[in-house]
Amino acid sequence: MINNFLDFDHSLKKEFFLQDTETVAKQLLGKILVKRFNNNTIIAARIDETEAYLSLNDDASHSACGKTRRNAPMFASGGIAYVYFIYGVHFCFNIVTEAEGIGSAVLVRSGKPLMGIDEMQKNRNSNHLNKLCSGPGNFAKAFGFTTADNFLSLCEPNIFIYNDVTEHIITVSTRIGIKKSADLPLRFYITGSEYTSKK
DNA sequence: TACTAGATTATCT
DNA sequence: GATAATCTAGTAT
Repeated sequence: MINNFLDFDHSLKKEFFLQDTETVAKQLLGKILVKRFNNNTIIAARIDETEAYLSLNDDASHSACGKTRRNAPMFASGGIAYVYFIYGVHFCFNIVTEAEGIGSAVLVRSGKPLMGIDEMQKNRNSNHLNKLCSGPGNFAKAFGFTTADNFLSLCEPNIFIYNDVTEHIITVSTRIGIKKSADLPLRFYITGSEYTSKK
């Protein structure tokens, strides 16, 4: 019953991503990210944890100091990918929100592997199911996201987000791993999820 | 189980 | 030249 998530007709459309960033961050929980590779391999995971990065009054956001080459995708129109490299080791996958010129995005922090688990295990070099997509660096690695995916539209048949309508109880907390604006309640996760990066 | 250090590089100042 | 929206392995308890 939940396995119809490959149906592109029920994916989130561009308008969804143009909404307020906090709204998008919350609504993305429980939705299913589907990526189809050239060799027809499909990877899919339920989004269990997100963080919102705003354009205003948010010093932790990459967009806080204005547009640069690195954060340019955040200033484009919503519904595309923003991937950045951090700590010399990790990629982090974000979904750009709101209208062109705003500068906001949602960081996808963790998810529940649903499909293409073999492929994820290969990408991650790990067999621990609960941790395959747990943490932004791991999530991006499991899906094979790199900076080459910047500006990639997330409303395409080979990469989209299925609009699963299952209701989830959401917990709100402060964001992780930041120093500036660390007190803002902009992290959201599915209450009780086994797949989030921290409990 | 809990904490610490080290990895390693694109980007911006 | 310093910094960073992290992860992991290793050591200590």
